[in-house]
Amino acid sequence: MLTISQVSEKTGLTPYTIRYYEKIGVLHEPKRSNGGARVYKESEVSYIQCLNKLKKLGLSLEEITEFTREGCVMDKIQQGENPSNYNPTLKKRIEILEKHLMELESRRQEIEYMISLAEEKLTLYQELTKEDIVNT
Amino acid sequence: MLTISQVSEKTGLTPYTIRYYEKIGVLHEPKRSNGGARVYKESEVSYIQCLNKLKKLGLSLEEITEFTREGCVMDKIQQGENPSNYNPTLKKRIEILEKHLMELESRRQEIEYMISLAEEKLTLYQELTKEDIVNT
DNA sequence: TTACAAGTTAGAGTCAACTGGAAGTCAAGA
DNA sequence: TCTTGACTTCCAGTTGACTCTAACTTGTAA
Repeated sequence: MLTISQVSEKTGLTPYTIRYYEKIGVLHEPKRSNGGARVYKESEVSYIQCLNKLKKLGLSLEEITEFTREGCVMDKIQQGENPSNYNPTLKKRIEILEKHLMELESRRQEIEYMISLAEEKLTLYQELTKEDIVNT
Repeated sequence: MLTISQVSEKTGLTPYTIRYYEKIGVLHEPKRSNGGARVYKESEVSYIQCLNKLKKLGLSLEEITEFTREGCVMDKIQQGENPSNYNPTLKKRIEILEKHLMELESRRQEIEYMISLAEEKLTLYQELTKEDIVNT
């Protein structure tokens, strides 16, 4: 069980930010100690680390919330609950997941393109200035 | 030659945003018509489209400015100017380019990771609910 | 029991990145 | 000439994502 500052240290988010994420619903409310302090499970840490990655990819907190919320049903299924309980919404959830997958794929393609541009530039620089660089 | 609203239409940025980018230095000042209206070349459009891609990848406008500015020397070299004119700064520029390349690579790896997570989820959903979906 | 570190809430402040309004200019067609 | 529409500048307002302050509480060690 971890305090907010331990989670802060492990994830790189400040306690301010962690409380803010809770407030806007990106993180759900954790258990509390008798004194009222937030107490986190290890799983919260990996959740936040995953969240950080999505943030780095340029997703907004709203998109991240949508993306990670899809895990809720998954968690329940993995915990042994009957998937047919969720049947009415499952199809929609799969559609959302597929949308995200396509979105990620297209971002990956854009990254590949940017990498190829940057590599091209780099090679040209290096070839054009090989001697200059050796001399500096 | 294009007006600001034509550029807006082609790039998906509003005229407000285009002027804002000019103001903060992300875009350089375009030529003006006799009446003082901004006039853009086609190349500006592809520049902005490239800029949009970098923005989608989560780079800040400051990072984008830094990234794209590296093209300036390249452009001059390609236009036939002697690269040794730029010699003192070339090494540093290559270092910056390499830094960006590594940054892009690491973002790509994170995306691959997120894609694999999403794919995993999707497969599980579909397997667990194959019949339910057929019946809806 | 007191001092202090680390937590709490509510709410204000900050910063990047737009977004919009006001008031004015300019060119082309009726 | 007048109107219309698209532009101009200047500047204030908004949104998303934090970040901090103030005032207070709790737990622990001296």
